[in-house]
Amino acid sequence: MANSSVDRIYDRVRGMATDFEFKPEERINEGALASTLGVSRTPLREALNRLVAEGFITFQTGRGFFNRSLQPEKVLELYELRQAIECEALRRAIDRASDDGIEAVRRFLLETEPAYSAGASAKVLVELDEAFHMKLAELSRNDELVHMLRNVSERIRYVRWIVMTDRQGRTHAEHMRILDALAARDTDAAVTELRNHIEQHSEEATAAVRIAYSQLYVPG
Amino acid sequence: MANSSVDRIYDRVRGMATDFEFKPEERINEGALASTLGVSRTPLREALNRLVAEGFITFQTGRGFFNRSLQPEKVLELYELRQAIECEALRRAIDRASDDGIEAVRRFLLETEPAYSAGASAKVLVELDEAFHMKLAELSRNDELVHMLRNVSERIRYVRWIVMTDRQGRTHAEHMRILDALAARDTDAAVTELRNHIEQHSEEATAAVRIAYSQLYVPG
DNA sequence: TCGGGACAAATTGTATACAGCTTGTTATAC
DNA sequence: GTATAACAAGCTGTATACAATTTGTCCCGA
Repeated sequence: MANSSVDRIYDRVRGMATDFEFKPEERINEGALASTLGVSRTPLREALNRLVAEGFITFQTGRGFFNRSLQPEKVLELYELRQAIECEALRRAIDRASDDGIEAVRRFLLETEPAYSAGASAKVLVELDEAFHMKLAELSRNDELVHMLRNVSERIRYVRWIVMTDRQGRTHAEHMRILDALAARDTDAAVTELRNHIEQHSEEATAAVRIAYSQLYVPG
Repeated sequence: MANSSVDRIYDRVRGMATDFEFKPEERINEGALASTLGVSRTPLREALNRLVAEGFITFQTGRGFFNRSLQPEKVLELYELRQAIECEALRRAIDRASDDGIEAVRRFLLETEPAYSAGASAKVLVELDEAFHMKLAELSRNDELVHMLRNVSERIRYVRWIVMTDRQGRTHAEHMRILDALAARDTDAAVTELRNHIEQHSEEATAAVRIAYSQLYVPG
């Protein structure tokens, strides 16, 4: 009763687009994908239309659906959007987060610290990284900001996997500094820390895009 | 060749949702709407799925599509999202906008000033207000920010119509101050002005929601 | 008067069919 | 060898049909 075909298909295809199982700008064949997923084209197209509106894929009338591009400029735009959302969420969190809420995030950071120093896989580290940033955003108690951040995070996740390979060490310490400033209710310090944190990622992202391409187009 | 049914339907229904031609949380009858628009349910549902993903309407499996709610908390969330996007765009504009680009926006403000003092209709004033904020955002040269702002603007447009009824005078002067700070490349001043500008709107928005309800549910 | 079933009507969910474009290929002229 | 035209195959766009679910109504019993 809970979820229809469209919902299942939507999740599935969103995952495929996120992971670039379709190559950048690759055309998506509706018929083939529908039979792979074991459904007809009708619910598939409904799911694809949602994904278009969310920026995961694109659409051209008469030509169909295509996976989104992976150009450095586009990735940088998304990092800037991320900065916009996260910094605003942090400002609101400083006014609205309870001390308990902040401490819960601190516990999460402390519990996951071992993974960072033990050199877990990039996929795991991105998962933890994303989780921290989502928890931080949730302290804003603004569902629109949270929803938007989730969208942006997924769209840059592939690049983040590559960026994260280099920077396990720093990430955790920076997260802790942001949280300390939040706990001290110091808006300027917190926002500045967060802004720089994301800025650094975004600078590394351009280089990461090149690597992303080579990974996507290497056989095997 | 350019636009298919889905595109036309999409624009049309988005407009209806924006203007609350469907009441808040009203169920949308697919069959009835399809025949009103002169199409079948298939392309209509594709358009509706896009609108769900963009936050104009909601969807419940097995029950169908509903217009979004118009609760004060939701409206405030959107104003905060708007603040996030516009302030970030302004920061980027300070780095990237050309003097010519800024002057073009100034000309727009000067040309439209008469409408503000002559007491044009709220609809016209909101149009000008939105246009200014979009032009400002475009100076960021970040399509994601621009796209996001367009989405948020439409979702709060109905409330803005009501807010604008009260504040014709102030708006124009505030716009000019923001632009002056941008032209002087003064990040802190510009962002502070813009932040306050939107903050004031958002405070008036809560009251506006009440009026919005009364307008929507009054006969005739 | 208030629930609770049972049935009927309406509505949504998805598959299928086919028309209309687009794309890819082959043949022909230069 | 290149360009162009015509054709064929494949794919997308939309209507329609019907199954499955939900919603509304009526009736009965407490």
